[in-house]
Amino acid sequence: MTEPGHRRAAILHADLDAFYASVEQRDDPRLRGRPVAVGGGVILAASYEAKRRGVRTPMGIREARGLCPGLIVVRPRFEAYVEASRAVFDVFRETTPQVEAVSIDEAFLDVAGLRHIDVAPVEIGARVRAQVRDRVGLPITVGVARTPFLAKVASRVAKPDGLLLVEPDREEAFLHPLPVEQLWGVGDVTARRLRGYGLETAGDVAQLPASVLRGVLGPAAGGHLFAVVHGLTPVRLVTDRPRGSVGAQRALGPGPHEAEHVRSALLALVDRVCRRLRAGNRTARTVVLRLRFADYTRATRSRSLAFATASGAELGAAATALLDAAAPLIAARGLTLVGVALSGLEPDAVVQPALPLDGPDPAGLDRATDAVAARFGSGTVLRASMLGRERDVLLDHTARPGRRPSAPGVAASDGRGEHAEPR
DNA sequence: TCTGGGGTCCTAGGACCC
DNA sequence: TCTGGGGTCCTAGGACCC
Repeated sequence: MTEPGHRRAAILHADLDAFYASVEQRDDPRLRGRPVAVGGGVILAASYEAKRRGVRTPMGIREARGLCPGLIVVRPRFEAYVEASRAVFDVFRETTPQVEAVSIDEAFLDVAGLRHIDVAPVEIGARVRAQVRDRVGLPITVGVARTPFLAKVASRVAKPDGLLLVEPDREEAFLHPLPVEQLWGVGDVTARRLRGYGLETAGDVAQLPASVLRGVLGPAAGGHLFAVVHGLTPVRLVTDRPRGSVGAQRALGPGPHEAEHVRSALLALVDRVCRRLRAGNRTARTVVLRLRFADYTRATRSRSLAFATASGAELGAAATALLDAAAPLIAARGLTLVGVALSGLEPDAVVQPALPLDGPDPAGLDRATDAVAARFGSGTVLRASMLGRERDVLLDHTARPGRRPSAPGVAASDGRGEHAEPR
């Protein structure tokens, strides 16, 4: 049973053009029509006037000026970009409830459900462009196709300020002439590898069996590229993907840097990330230390905690311990960037500290639960487990009188809960 | 190419478990 | 005695995206 919609081009990929630079040109008329770059140390975004002269991101500003004399470089104003993004996403969500955000300046829209209003998806794409231009004052390109991947490639080809429909029966004709690096997911390394085999275009790649591609690029990347060149990528959007990690990093400039300075920079980053964690009602279980060195090599060090937490003290201690352990590496290569990422994110209802009890008696359990309630609030649900002679035994779920989950179904423990450790 | 800051996903080896 | 097999977690690195 095939539904007509399955062969219909009803996915839009909407992508703001030169986003940061366009916001600057919108807000300062003197910048319009002129080559503009947004950046601090490096170029974060370049207007099309600048792109035409070869300015790219992330290029150093000196190099960019060399390519484009008269380049106007302005400092980023992130609040303005967040605000503009919010207004653009309002337009998206008024168009369809099926919106998958890709980044601050692009999203997929599934308009298949809007068939009954009898407007072609490409018309809806044109409306989105007009509304973003009229209401937010920014140029945006829209690709329309049967799958998100094809819509994404379509908008790439249509940029800037364009609209491109890829009809389902024209997919191969559209895709196969494209150079491999135009395909979303094919970066420098993969493109070079493919060209090493004489594969220049998507059509060249489509000549190969899946097994060969998997052998060359690995099972996942090879399988993905095979799907890509044969139009077999997923049709549906993923509209509610939870965040997998949060992080922050800071370039330190050329060194050497004092250990104490690096340490406090790291703790400041941890503090910032923990604040975001708590603002999102999340906790993290894995701390990743990111380092970059004077020779631009990189290293990561990570540690998983026994329990997820949003405590800056606990995560900061783990991060600095990783930093201490990496001291020889830092001494050898010279540190130029330090960062931290937190992963293993969980809803913060699943906060799981280990509290030792005085003994396996109810009074000890009461004291422990009171301590947890004092720290995490009276809405906390507790789970107690005890160490038996040979293994952990889950003894009891304890929901104390008057204590209710703040959000039923969310405030649940997952089995690694309170450990009541008898002496 | 003298390089920012925020992410995602995959790979691969070793530990550990049944 | 030429050593099964599958699953999950942890750690480190790498490719890629905007």
